[in-house]
Amino acid sequence: MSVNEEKWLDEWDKNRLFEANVIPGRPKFFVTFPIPYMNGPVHLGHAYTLSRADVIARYYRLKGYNVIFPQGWHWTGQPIVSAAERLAKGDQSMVKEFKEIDKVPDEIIQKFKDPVFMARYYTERNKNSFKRLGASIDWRREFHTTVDDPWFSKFIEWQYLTLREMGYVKQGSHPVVWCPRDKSPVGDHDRLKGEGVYPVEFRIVLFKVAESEEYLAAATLRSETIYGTTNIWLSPELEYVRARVDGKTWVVGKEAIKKLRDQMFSVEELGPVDPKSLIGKEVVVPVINRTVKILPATFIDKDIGTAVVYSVPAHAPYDYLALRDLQSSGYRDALDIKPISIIEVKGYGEFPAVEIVEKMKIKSQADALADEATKEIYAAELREGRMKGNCGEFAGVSVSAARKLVFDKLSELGLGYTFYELPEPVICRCTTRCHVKILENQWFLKYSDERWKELTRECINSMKVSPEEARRWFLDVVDWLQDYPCARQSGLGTPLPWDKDWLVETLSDSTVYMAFYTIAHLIRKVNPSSISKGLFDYVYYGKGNPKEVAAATGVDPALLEAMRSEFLYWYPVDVRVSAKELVPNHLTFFIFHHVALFDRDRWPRSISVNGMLTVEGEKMSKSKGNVITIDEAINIYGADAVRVALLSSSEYMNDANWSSRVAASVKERIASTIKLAKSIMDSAVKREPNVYDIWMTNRIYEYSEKIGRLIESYTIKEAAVAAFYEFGERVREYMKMVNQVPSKDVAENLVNAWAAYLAPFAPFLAEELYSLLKRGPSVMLAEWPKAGEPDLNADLEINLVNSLVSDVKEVLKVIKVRPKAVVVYAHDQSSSEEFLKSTPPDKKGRFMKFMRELDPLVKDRLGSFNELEIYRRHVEYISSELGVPVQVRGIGEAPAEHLQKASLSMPGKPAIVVER
RNA sequence: GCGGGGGUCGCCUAGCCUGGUCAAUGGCGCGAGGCUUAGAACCUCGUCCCGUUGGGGUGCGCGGGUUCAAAUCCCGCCCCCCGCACCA
Repeated sequence: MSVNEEKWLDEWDKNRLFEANVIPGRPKFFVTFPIPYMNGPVHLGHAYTLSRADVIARYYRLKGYNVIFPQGWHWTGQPIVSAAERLAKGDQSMVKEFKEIDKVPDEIIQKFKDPVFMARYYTERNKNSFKRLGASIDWRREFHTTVDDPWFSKFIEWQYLTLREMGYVKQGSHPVVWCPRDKSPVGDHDRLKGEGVYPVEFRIVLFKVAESEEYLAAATLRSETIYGTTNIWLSPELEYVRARVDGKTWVVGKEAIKKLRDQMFSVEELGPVDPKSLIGKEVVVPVINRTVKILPATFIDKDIGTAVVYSVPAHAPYDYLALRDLQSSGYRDALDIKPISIIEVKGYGEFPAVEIVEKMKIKSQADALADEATKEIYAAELREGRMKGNCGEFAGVSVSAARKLVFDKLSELGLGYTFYELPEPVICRCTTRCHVKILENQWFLKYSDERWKELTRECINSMKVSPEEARRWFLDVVDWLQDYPCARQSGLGTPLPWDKDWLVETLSDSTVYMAFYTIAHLIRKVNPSSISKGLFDYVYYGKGNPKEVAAATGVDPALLEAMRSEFLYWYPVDVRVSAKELVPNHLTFFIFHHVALFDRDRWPRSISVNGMLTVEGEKMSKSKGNVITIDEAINIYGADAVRVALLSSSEYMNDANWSSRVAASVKERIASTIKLAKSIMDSAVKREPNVYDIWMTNRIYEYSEKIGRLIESYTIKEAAVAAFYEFGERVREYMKMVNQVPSKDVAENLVNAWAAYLAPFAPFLAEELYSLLKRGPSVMLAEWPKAGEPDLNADLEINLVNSLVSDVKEVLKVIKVRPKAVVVYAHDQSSSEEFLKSTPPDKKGRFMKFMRELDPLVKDRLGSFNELEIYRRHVEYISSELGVPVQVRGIGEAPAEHLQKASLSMPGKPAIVVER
């Protein structure tokens, strides 16, 4: 027995169930899922988060809300263009990837040389996947980003013009990891080596060569250490050059020239310098004006800094090692040099670098351990170091503060410059070594703006964030977020309206598009070229005179009003559902832009964050070849099974896992659920409700409340388990209790409730169940079953009976004999009361202990019911559960041979005698 | 390094905020039985150890502590995962 999902998809379409229209006075609920990037087929990771969003959308529909769940597609950015370019160049690995992983037909792949074609192809295909998964989306409001959707582009223009007016956009420069061959920034994923390596601020310090107008330009991370300078290092084996920089003549390593140029230094190269001609000469240490000698060292790397290093042997292991090497070789100029201690740090004596070199037994400057020693000393001194008394005005200042203060001083003297460097080598995919370039005239969003941050924090603090831990994460992100470059010069996108060379980049054109959804289907009626900023100002802000706006734009005034009322009705977003990877970027930007552009009553109401998805316990990736597309999974298991397998896998920000075994078992359970529901309907009889029927009705109340509460708190996994597994268990228990003959009323209520509970999670299965009732075309038009006041007497009875059954089972398990019969001795009401009034001393201890663990429902009512009668009423069910004939007797009815056991009976805990 | 999340009975997962009702939730797997010509599926029961009467022992990363009582609270330690920006 399986579900014909296609049929239900058609049915939903036909009834236009998910089209969201303004209904004044009716409460609305706005659900969103981030627009996915269209460079490939959507996979199970998308399915997981999308399903969570759909659960919320479907649930609120059943709760009577007017739900809007729109969806768009992301085309903005570089990757689609890059893939198209690689394809155009005939890259066969690319062809293979499209063919084998994405399963794109050959004739289509040929057309992928056009990036827009590629995006369009995936958009169509992925839309179909979302539909098949059962996402309850209003497709009339669909859009995609970039100028290919000019209406959307106009919206982005409005957004950025507005942000700029507000002063949230500015122009500036920024260091990036740069490939000199490709002439472009090199992101993490474009690197052969050096993932996670980013520009670090170095300082260049100029040391004037004595009796000359030249300066040696040394690069350092630790400007505060100039106080401890004992000499300068140059490598006799490297090439150096002389260059005119900022009005002075610098000597630097040859490799440094292009780096300086890319960092906006004006550099005029004057010619090579033989380092040997400099070694032995003296230079002046700035600030302290001491002269020190230039000495040779071999540890210098031509690709780091300027290949000029100033030496602080007291605090830098390499410097100490190079000095020791020279001294032990008897190098004359080095013999008199002694380390100068300038930093005091806990755990170390006067010369931390000397200490650690000796402790780690580092042999020479060529020893690999020197790196480790360096890191340790740097970290310890930065964290806890203080400048000593010999550091002039900085004596007593912490190292971390002194670092900046000393640099400021150098800078004032014209002897200090900022210079960016990569702390580790980065190699571009094209095999070229990268360095740092400062990109000029970039456009930034001023996320560093403290007022903006404060508004954003206010929004985060006032919205619902699930799980709670995510809120702290958001607040941390807001704290460290700096200005963010919001435009790029390549890829797809929308040009900045005032500077058409720049395209608004992906994370920046996807922040408030939810407001566009509200009007997306209406604005298509307007000629995009006539859309002005004024139109959006009116729709979103009510700014201006509608007649004038309409006339200026050539828009039908009624249409303009319709857009305005759509926005007013639907906004704000009630929930945004996303995986946690978007917390530090997209989701935070989403909040930033909302607080900038909209009033408080239009700020997002909630965010639900979930973990990532692994496949069979492994991270999903193309290189591992374990990416499963939504279509592939649906083809094997069906949409419901895919949804439930994903949804029931994990909660909070824990990663969810896709397991094909789980999916297969869910698929089977779906089939058995239909079978069970059918047999319930078929075998139901009209009758006055018995205690089992009442118990089942209580369960319906219980699960209506429980599942609803869980979904409303976005605890979707627990809700899914309750709806899909637990409630089914309760139904099975009920069917056992009524010996497979349910009451007709209960059967209908139960199937109706079950269909509703399942509708958010397994919508197709839910339709199958609901159709058994013949009440209407779709469960989505039904109501969430109301939770009523449960009849606790029924629960009390069933709980007592079940606990008796499990006690007897335990006894039978222990004694390991096949019993002929079981006799139960129970208290009636008066003997219970008697027992509670004056508990026999010999039983008191046992009774107190037992009471502590007792079901509170039973405990609270102990003595107020006739237990004996209850067991008697259910003797048939008890017998059949145990598979043994059972007799229930009062405590006074025990024959002599049972007396001893029977006397153990306590209220709530009858005595059990096994006859063999 | 900074920030976030986490380590639970074969595996995955719940519980932890608000200590006792927790040998601890649910699923998977496994075992037994039913059904079946057989198998798959399905249904029932079982699944830490000991126990011939509903009990006891051990136990929730490691080590301490608080408490009548700790998976849950406090302190220290170890380990794993994720993010750290010009990129979707």
